[in-house]
Amino acid sequence: MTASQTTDLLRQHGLRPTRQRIALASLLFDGHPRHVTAESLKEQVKASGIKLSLATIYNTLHQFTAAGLLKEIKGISDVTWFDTNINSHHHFLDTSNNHLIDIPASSITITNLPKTPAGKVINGVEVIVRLTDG
Amino acid sequence: MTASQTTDLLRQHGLRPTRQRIALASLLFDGHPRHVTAESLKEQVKASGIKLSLATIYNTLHQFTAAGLLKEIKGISDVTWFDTNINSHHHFLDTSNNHLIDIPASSITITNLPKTPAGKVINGVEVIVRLTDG
DNA sequence: TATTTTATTTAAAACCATTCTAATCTACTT
DNA sequence: AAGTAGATTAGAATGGTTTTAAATAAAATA
Repeated sequence: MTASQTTDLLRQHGLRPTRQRIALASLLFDGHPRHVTAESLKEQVKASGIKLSLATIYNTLHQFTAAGLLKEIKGISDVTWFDTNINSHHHFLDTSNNHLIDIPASSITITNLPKTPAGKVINGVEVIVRLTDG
Repeated sequence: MTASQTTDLLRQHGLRPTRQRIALASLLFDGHPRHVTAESLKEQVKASGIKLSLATIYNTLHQFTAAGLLKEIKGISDVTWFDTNINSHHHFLDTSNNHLIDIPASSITITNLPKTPAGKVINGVEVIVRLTDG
Protein backbone atom coordinates (compact mmCIF):
# COMPACT_ATOMS: atom_id res chain seq x y z
CA MET A 1 0.00 0.00 0.00
CA THR A 2 1.46 3.35 -0.98
CA ALA A 3 1.78 6.17 1.51
CA SER A 4 -0.99 8.05 -0.24
CA GLN A 5 -3.30 5.05 -0.12
CA THR A 6 -2.55 4.69 3.56
CA THR A 7 -3.29 8.37 4.06
CA ASP A 8 -6.63 7.93 2.32
CA LEU A 9 -7.46 4.90 4.41
CA LEU A 10 -6.81 6.83 7.60
CA ARG A 11 -8.80 9.85 6.48
CA GLN A 12 -11.70 7.63 5.44
CA HIS A 13 -11.83 6.45 9.02
CA GLY A 14 -11.62 9.89 10.53
CA LEU A 15 -8.02 9.58 11.64
CA ARG A 16 -5.43 12.23 10.94
CA PRO A 17 -2.68 10.76 8.81
CA THR A 18 0.22 11.31 11.12
CA ARG A 19 3.69 9.95 10.49
CA GLN A 20 3.14 7.35 13.22
CA ARG A 21 -0.24 6.16 12.03
CA ILE A 22 0.95 5.91 8.45
CA ALA A 23 3.92 3.82 9.57
CA LEU A 24 1.77 1.46 11.63
CA ALA A 25 -0.98 1.20 9.04
CA SER A 26 1.44 0.29 6.30
CA LEU A 27 2.99 -2.39 8.48
CA LEU A 28 -0.40 -3.79 9.42
CA PHE A 29 -2.49 -3.51 6.28
CA ASP A 30 -0.27 -5.07 3.68
CA GLY A 31 -3.02 -7.42 2.58
CA HIS A 32 -1.81 -10.36 4.60
CA PRO A 33 -3.66 -11.43 7.72
CA ARG A 34 -1.69 -10.47 10.77
CA HIS A 35 -1.90 -11.05 14.50
CA VAL A 36 0.06 -8.57 16.55
CA THR A 37 0.52 -7.60 20.14
CA ALA A 38 1.70 -4.16 21.18
CA GLU A 39 5.12 -5.66 21.90
CA SER A 40 5.42 -7.60 18.67
CA LEU A 41 4.43 -4.55 16.70
CA LYS A 42 6.96 -2.46 18.58
CA GLU A 43 9.67 -4.86 17.44
CA GLN A 44 8.53 -4.75 13.82
CA VAL A 45 8.52 -0.98 14.02
CA LYS A 46 11.99 -0.97 15.48
CA ALA A 47 13.22 -3.39 12.81
CA SER A 48 12.02 -1.04 10.10
CA GLY A 49 13.97 1.84 11.63
CA ILE A 50 10.90 3.84 12.62
CA LYS A 51 10.94 5.43 16.04
CA LEU A 52 7.76 5.81 18.01
CA SER A 53 6.67 5.27 21.57
CA LEU A 54 4.93 2.26 23.04
CA ALA A 55 2.11 4.53 24.22
CA THR A 56 1.50 5.55 20.61
CA ILE A 57 1.38 1.92 19.57
CA TYR A 58 -1.27 1.22 22.18
CA ASN A 59 -3.18 4.37 21.28
CA THR A 60 -3.07 3.59 17.61
CA LEU A 61 -4.07 -0.05 17.98
CA HIS A 62 -7.11 1.04 19.96
CA GLN A 63 -7.96 3.78 17.49
CA PHE A 64 -7.69 1.36 14.58
CA THR A 65 -9.93 -1.03 16.49
CA ALA A 66 -12.50 1.69 17.17
CA ALA A 67 -12.37 2.59 13.49
CA GLY A 68 -13.09 -1.01 12.52
CA LEU A 69 -9.70 -1.62 10.97
CA LEU A 70 -8.63 -4.14 13.58
CA LYS A 71 -10.25 -6.62 15.87
CA GLU A 72 -9.14 -6.79 19.48
CA ILE A 73 -8.74 -10.24 20.95
CA LYS A 74 -8.55 -9.98 24.70
CA GLY A 75 -8.00 -12.81 26.99
CA ILE A 76 -6.35 -15.42 24.85
CA SER A 77 -3.09 -15.79 26.71
CA ASP A 78 -1.99 -12.95 28.93
CA VAL A 79 -1.60 -10.28 26.32
CA THR A 80 -4.03 -8.50 24.07
CA TRP A 81 -3.89 -9.43 20.40
CA PHE A 82 -4.98 -7.32 17.49
CA ASP A 83 -6.08 -9.07 14.35
CA THR A 84 -6.24 -7.56 10.87
CA ASN A 85 -8.95 -10.10 10.08
CA ILE A 86 -12.01 -8.21 11.25
CA ASN A 87 -14.48 -10.82 10.08
CA SER A 88 -16.02 -13.15 12.59
CA HIS A 89 -13.68 -16.09 12.98
CA HIS A 90 -12.02 -18.30 15.55
CA HIS A 91 -8.52 -19.24 16.60
CA PHE A 92 -6.09 -21.97 17.27
CA LEU A 93 -3.84 -20.86 20.12
CA ASP A 94 -0.53 -22.64 19.98
CA THR A 95 0.43 -22.57 23.62
CA SER A 96 3.95 -23.80 22.91
CA ASN A 97 4.93 -20.56 21.19
CA ASN A 98 1.97 -18.29 21.89
CA HIS A 99 0.96 -17.97 18.24
CA LEU A 100 -2.54 -17.54 16.89
CA ILE A 101 -3.84 -19.21 13.75
CA ASP A 102 -7.14 -18.19 12.20
CA ILE A 103 -10.03 -20.60 11.88
CA PRO A 104 -12.65 -19.32 9.45
CA ALA A 105 -16.07 -18.86 11.00
CA SER A 106 -17.44 -21.19 8.36
CA SER A 107 -15.22 -23.98 9.63
CA ILE A 108 -17.12 -24.26 12.87
CA THR A 109 -20.76 -25.01 13.34
CA ILE A 110 -22.24 -24.69 16.77
CA THR A 111 -25.52 -26.43 17.41
CA ASN A 112 -27.63 -26.92 20.53
CA LEU A 113 -26.53 -23.70 22.16
CA PRO A 114 -28.77 -23.24 25.19
CA LYS A 115 -31.34 -20.48 25.34
CA THR A 116 -29.87 -17.04 25.90
CA PRO A 117 -30.63 -15.83 29.43
CA ALA A 118 -33.62 -13.53 29.68
CA GLY A 119 -32.92 -9.90 28.90
CA LYS A 120 -29.62 -10.72 27.28
CA VAL A 121 -28.44 -10.72 23.71
CA ILE A 122 -25.59 -12.65 22.17
CA ASN A 123 -22.82 -10.33 21.20
CA GLY A 124 -20.36 -12.81 19.77
CA VAL A 125 -19.28 -16.40 19.90
CA GLU A 126 -15.61 -17.13 20.18
CA VAL A 127 -14.03 -20.54 19.90
CA ILE A 128 -10.49 -21.10 21.07
CA VAL A 129 -8.79 -24.37 20.23
CA ARG A 130 -5.70 -24.77 22.34
CA LEU A 131 -2.78 -26.62 20.81
CA THR A 132 0.32 -28.14 22.31
CA ASP A 133 3.26 -29.94 20.74
CA GLY A 134 2.75 -33.61 20.41
CA MET B 1 -19.57 -29.97 54.15
CA THR B 2 -18.37 -30.49 57.70
CA ALA B 3 -14.89 -29.44 58.77
CA SER B 4 -13.87 -33.08 59.02
CA GLN B 5 -15.15 -33.85 55.54
CA THR B 6 -13.23 -30.83 54.26
CA THR B 7 -10.13 -32.07 56.05
CA ASP B 8 -10.51 -35.45 54.39
CA LEU B 9 -10.99 -33.87 50.99
CA LEU B 10 -7.78 -31.91 51.38
CA ARG B 11 -5.80 -34.90 52.59
CA GLN B 12 -7.11 -37.03 49.74
CA HIS B 13 -5.55 -34.50 47.41
CA GLY B 14 -2.24 -34.35 49.24
CA LEU B 15 -2.87 -30.96 50.82
CA ARG B 16 -2.30 -30.28 54.48
CA PRO B 17 -5.55 -29.24 56.09
CA THR B 18 -4.57 -25.84 57.33
CA ARG B 19 -7.00 -23.36 58.82
CA GLN B 20 -6.85 -21.29 55.65
CA ARG B 21 -7.38 -24.15 53.22
CA ILE B 22 -10.28 -25.51 55.25
CA ALA B 23 -11.91 -22.10 55.25
CA LEU B 24 -11.54 -21.68 51.51
CA ALA B 25 -12.54 -25.23 50.68
CA SER B 26 -15.72 -25.00 52.70
CA LEU B 27 -16.65 -21.77 50.96
CA LEU B 28 -15.93 -23.21 47.53
CA PHE B 29 -17.13 -26.78 47.72
CA ASP B 30 -20.61 -26.46 49.11
CA GLY B 31 -22.06 -28.50 46.28
CA HIS B 32 -23.18 -25.54 44.21
CA PRO B 33 -21.28 -24.58 41.08
CA ARG B 34 -19.27 -21.49 41.71
CA HIS B 35 -17.18 -19.08 39.68
CA VAL B 36 -14.76 -17.02 41.73
CA THR B 37 -11.91 -14.65 41.18
CA ALA B 38 -9.23 -14.05 43.79
CA GLU B 39 -10.87 -10.75 44.63
CA SER B 40 -14.41 -12.07 44.83
CA LEU B 41 -13.25 -14.88 47.06
CA LYS B 42 -11.38 -12.42 49.27
CA GLU B 43 -14.64 -10.56 49.81
CA GLN B 44 -16.54 -13.73 50.65
CA VAL B 45 -13.81 -14.65 53.08
CA LYS B 46 -13.95 -11.22 54.63
CA ALA B 47 -17.74 -11.38 54.89
CA SER B 48 -17.48 -14.62 56.83
CA GLY B 49 -15.12 -13.02 59.32
CA ILE B 50 -12.12 -15.13 58.37
CA LYS B 51 -8.80 -13.36 58.06
CA LEU B 52 -6.25 -14.51 55.52
CA SER B 53 -3.97 -12.85 53.03
CA LEU B 54 -4.57 -12.33 49.34
CA ALA B 55 -1.34 -14.21 48.62
CA THR B 56 -2.79 -17.24 50.36
CA ILE B 57 -5.95 -17.00 48.30
CA TYR B 58 -3.90 -17.02 45.13
CA ASN B 59 -1.69 -19.84 46.41
CA THR B 60 -4.67 -21.90 47.45
CA LEU B 61 -6.62 -21.37 44.25
CA HIS B 62 -3.61 -22.59 42.30
CA GLN B 63 -3.06 -25.54 44.60
CA PHE B 64 -6.71 -26.54 44.34
CA THR B 65 -6.42 -26.26 40.57
CA ALA B 66 -3.29 -28.41 40.52
CA ALA B 67 -5.09 -30.93 42.69
CA GLY B 68 -7.98 -31.08 40.24
CA LEU B 69 -10.49 -29.47 42.57
CA LEU B 70 -10.86 -26.34 40.49
CA LYS B 71 -10.57 -25.35 36.89
CA GLU B 72 -8.71 -22.19 35.99
CA ILE B 73 -10.28 -20.01 33.33
CA LYS B 74 -7.77 -17.52 32.09
CA GLY B 75 -8.46 -14.87 29.60
CA ILE B 76 -12.17 -14.34 29.81
CA SER B 77 -12.24 -10.71 30.81
CA ASP B 78 -9.17 -9.28 32.49
CA VAL B 79 -9.10 -11.44 35.57
CA THR B 80 -8.55 -15.12 36.17
CA TRP B 81 -11.61 -17.12 37.11
CA PHE B 82 -11.68 -20.35 39.03
CA ASP B 83 -14.59 -22.68 38.46
CA THR B 84 -15.74 -25.44 40.78
CA ASN B 85 -17.14 -27.21 37.72
CA ILE B 86 -14.08 -29.14 36.60
CA ASN B 87 -15.80 -30.98 33.78
CA SER B 88 -15.29 -29.81 30.24
CA HIS B 89 -17.83 -27.11 29.58
CA HIS B 90 -18.25 -23.67 28.09
CA HIS B 91 -19.39 -20.25 29.24
CA PHE B 92 -21.65 -17.37 28.68
CA LEU B 93 -19.83 -14.21 29.69
CA ASP B 94 -22.25 -11.50 30.65
CA THR B 95 -20.19 -8.43 29.83
CA SER B 96 -22.66 -6.10 31.52
CA ASN B 97 -21.81 -7.39 34.98
CA ASN B 98 -18.81 -9.63 34.34
CA HIS B 99 -20.57 -12.82 35.40
CA LEU B 100 -19.99 -16.28 34.03
CA ILE B 101 -22.73 -18.82 33.36
CA ASP B 102 -21.92 -22.43 32.58
CA ILE B 103 -22.84 -24.03 29.29
CA PRO B 104 -22.63 -27.84 29.48
CA ALA B 105 -20.19 -29.36 27.00
CA SER B 106 -23.04 -31.45 25.65
CA SER B 107 -24.90 -28.30 24.65
CA ILE B 108 -22.41 -27.45 21.98
CA THR B 109 -21.43 -29.50 18.98
CA ILE B 110 -18.54 -28.35 16.90
CA THR B 111 -18.26 -29.74 13.40
CA ASN B 112 -15.97 -29.01 10.49
CA LEU B 113 -13.03 -28.02 12.65
CA PRO B 114 -10.06 -27.68 10.31
CA LYS B 115 -7.18 -30.09 10.42
CA THR B 116 -4.90 -29.63 13.40
CA PRO B 117 -1.57 -28.13 12.30
CA ALA B 118 1.20 -30.68 11.81
CA GLY B 119 3.01 -31.70 14.97
CA LYS B 120 0.32 -30.24 17.18
CA VAL B 121 -2.31 -31.77 19.36
CA ILE B 122 -5.59 -30.30 20.50
CA ASN B 123 -5.48 -29.63 24.20
CA GLY B 124 -8.94 -28.20 24.69
CA VAL B 125 -11.74 -26.39 22.96
CA GLU B 126 -13.28 -23.43 24.69
CA VAL B 127 -16.38 -21.61 23.57
CA ILE B 128 -17.20 -18.19 24.96
CA VAL B 129 -20.58 -16.67 24.20
CA ARG B 130 -20.53 -13.00 25.02
CA LEU B 131 -23.76 -11.47 26.25
CA THR B 132 -24.89 -7.89 26.59
CA ASP B 133 -28.11 -6.39 27.88
CA GLY B 134 -30.81 -5.94 25.29
C1' DT C 1 1.57 32.41 4.84
C1' DA C 2 1.02 33.34 9.73
C1' DT C 3 -1.81 32.40 13.40
C1' DT C 4 -4.85 29.85 16.10
C1' DT C 5 -7.11 25.76 17.34
C1' DT C 6 -7.36 21.10 18.06
C1' DA C 7 -5.53 16.58 17.88
C1' DT C 8 -1.50 13.67 18.57
C1' DT C 9 2.71 12.08 20.49
C1' DT C 10 5.66 11.23 24.18
C1' DA C 11 8.37 10.01 28.50
C1' DA C 12 7.48 9.03 32.67
C1' DA C 13 4.50 7.91 36.28
C1' DA C 14 0.59 5.34 37.72
C1' DC C 15 -2.24 1.21 37.70
C1' DC C 16 -3.64 -3.24 38.98
C1' DA C 17 -3.90 -8.20 38.84
C1' DT C 18 -0.74 -11.39 39.99
C1' DT C 19 3.71 -13.35 41.61
C1' DC C 20 7.76 -13.35 44.41
C1' DT C 21 10.61 -12.88 48.66
C1' DA C 22 12.13 -14.04 52.83
C1' DA C 23 10.74 -14.04 57.51
C1' DT C 24 7.51 -16.22 60.57
C1' DC C 25 4.50 -19.76 61.79
C1' DT C 26 2.17 -24.39 61.75
C1' DA C 27 1.30 -29.22 60.78
C1' DC C 28 3.33 -33.48 60.73
C1' DT C 29 7.14 -36.87 61.98
C1' DT C 30 10.13 -38.99 65.14
C1' DA D 1 8.91 -32.41 72.85
C1' DA D 2 12.02 -31.28 69.10
C1' DG D 3 12.97 -31.08 64.45
C1' DT D 4 11.74 -30.39 59.74
C1' DA D 5 9.23 -29.72 55.85
C1' DG D 6 5.58 -27.18 54.31
C1' DA D 7 2.39 -23.03 54.66
C1' DT D 8 1.29 -18.27 55.50
C1' DT D 9 2.13 -13.53 55.31
C1' DA D 10 3.18 -8.46 54.48
C1' DG D 11 5.19 -6.07 51.49
C1' DA D 12 7.95 -5.54 47.42
C1' DA D 13 8.36 -6.63 42.66
C1' DT D 14 6.56 -7.61 38.02
C1' DG D 15 4.67 -6.73 33.59
C1' DG D 16 1.17 -5.43 30.44
C1' DT D 17 -1.48 -1.55 29.87
C1' DT D 18 -3.29 3.17 30.82
C1' DT D 19 -2.89 7.81 32.33
C1' DT D 20 -0.81 12.37 32.78
C1' DA D 21 0.68 16.59 31.36
C1' DA D 22 3.84 18.84 28.55
C1' DA D 23 5.64 19.24 23.82
C1' DT D 24 4.65 18.77 19.02
C1' DA D 25 2.23 18.45 14.69
C1' DA D 26 -1.89 18.75 11.72
C1' DA D 27 -5.95 21.24 10.37
C1' DA D 28 -8.62 25.39 10.23
C1' DT D 29 -8.77 30.22 9.98
C1' DA D 30 -7.41 34.61 8.80
